[in-house]
Amino acid sequence: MNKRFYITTAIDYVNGQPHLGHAYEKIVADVIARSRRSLGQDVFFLTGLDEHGQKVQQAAIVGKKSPQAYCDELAADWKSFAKKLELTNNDFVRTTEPRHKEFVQAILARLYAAGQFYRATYEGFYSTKEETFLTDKDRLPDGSFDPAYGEVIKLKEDNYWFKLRDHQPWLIDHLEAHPSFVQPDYRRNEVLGFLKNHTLEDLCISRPAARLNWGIPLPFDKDFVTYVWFDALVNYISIPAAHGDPAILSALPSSLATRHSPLELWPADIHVIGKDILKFHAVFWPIMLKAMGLPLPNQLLVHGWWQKDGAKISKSSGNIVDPLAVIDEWGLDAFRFYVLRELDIGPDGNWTDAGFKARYQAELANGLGNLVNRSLSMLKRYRNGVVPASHDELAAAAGNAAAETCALLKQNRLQEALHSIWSLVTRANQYVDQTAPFKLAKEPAQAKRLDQVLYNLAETCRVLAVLLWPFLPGTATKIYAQLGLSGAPDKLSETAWGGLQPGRKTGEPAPLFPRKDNL
RNA sequence: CGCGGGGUGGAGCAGCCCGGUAGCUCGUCAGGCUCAUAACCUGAAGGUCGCUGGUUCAAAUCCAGCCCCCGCAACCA
Repeated sequence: MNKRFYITTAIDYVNGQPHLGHAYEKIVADVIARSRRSLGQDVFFLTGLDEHGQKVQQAAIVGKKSPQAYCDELAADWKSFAKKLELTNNDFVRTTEPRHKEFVQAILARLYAAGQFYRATYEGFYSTKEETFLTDKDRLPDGSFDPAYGEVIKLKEDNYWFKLRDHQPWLIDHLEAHPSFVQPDYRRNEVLGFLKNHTLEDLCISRPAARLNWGIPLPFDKDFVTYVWFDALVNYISIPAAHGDPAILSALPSSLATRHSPLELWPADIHVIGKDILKFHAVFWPIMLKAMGLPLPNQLLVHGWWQKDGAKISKSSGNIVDPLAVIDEWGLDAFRFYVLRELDIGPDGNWTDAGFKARYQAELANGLGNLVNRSLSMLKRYRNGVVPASHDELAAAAGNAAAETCALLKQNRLQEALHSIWSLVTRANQYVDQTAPFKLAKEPAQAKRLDQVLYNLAETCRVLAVLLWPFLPGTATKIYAQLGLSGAPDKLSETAWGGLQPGRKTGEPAPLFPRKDNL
């Protein structure tokens, strides 16, 4: 039994419908998951939903539903969204599931027994309208609180706290000793800067059940429920535990059921997260894990945010991108391609409809699509679609592109991998021009040369399909079908030159990305 | 002095960590080709790399200071 490559996304808060940012993060994780599988690794890809908390409770009341019913409805939407994106997640966690809740309680009980939590009274200004404590930072310049907070009262409340302070030194050491723990580097520097310049405050992990009851009750004090940290973050290990992961079950008490064929998952290889939740994952989460006696994840891969037309994406101003609408109009692969090609993992990006169309037209339709179409059309026209004898004129170019793409995929450098793949597209288009098979076809004496050229083009298309699979699974499969190959091009080892068997009959060529000139 | 990101040919970006002919896509112009989705290929024009100073034989790249833009509070990744 081998440890799997374990990759997660952040779990999304079920408070509304999925948008571009959610889609982006899931696609990034999916491409990495598919890449690793294609490279031959066993992968476990987890995504899911965070369903507890005040906003869900309130929304349910407004909708006159039980919180669980409210969550169930939205969860159905989010699951169908994952399907729409053709995510290859192996499981889908919902924090309201018994398998998660039971695990959270087991952890809380264990840590409480180990003296990691203490109860203390907190007194401060509280907005009943927003149901949150306010600090001096929330004050307006004149010292008052914004009217948006409504009535602000002084409130005294007991809660449970998790001790963070003692952990600061080793966490700094860990970050310094493991440069790849937080990527990109500038995000790691941000965390280090924060840790070195601030003293960590202990973390409030509970809410009184009287104020918030839509949560997981503390096993040692039924008057409280857990607050976000020990609920949402724990999904990363509760699900492995549910799959019988020995690394977790050996460190934590396991009255939990064990599976017959347990999976080895923890520690996670990559947590894909947005820059907004970096602190929670780079500071709170490692400390929580350490307290539980579990190893830390290998890497936090931190992506940026999307803007649209240079401005913040905002529902209230209507400046939004609806992923479902884009996918319905342009196809899933065009959507996946644009977000990965346009934006590297890390910086903020800018969605523009014009940019989307430009990339669709130039890179997908005119570049990749046209190459495949012209190559297979000539093979059909001149050789009746029968693959000629093998030849290796483009083998080196394809081999280089494949080697480079594989190396980049192993480093999660998805945007650069696409660059590398497209360099082969460009090379093949140049090749058509240089060898001019359409001229060779007019000269019977050149029949053998024409065979060679046609083989090189068809075989390059096949290699491209394999390279593209993690990014554009639908397109890659279509290329395979047009080549007359069945199955999915989902093994990067098959980029080896010469995979296309001479004598085989190809399928029907058809445009992969129809041009849309009227748009 | 809060934190962070950014300012590179008309547009959008890469390069900056590890100094040494400024690269990519789109757009423009001029050729070529006709297999293909009016697609493809070749070439050209166009940049004092935000400003100032410093280090250096050499700076977009390192250092210091300054200017400008955008996030960090809210529906949100």
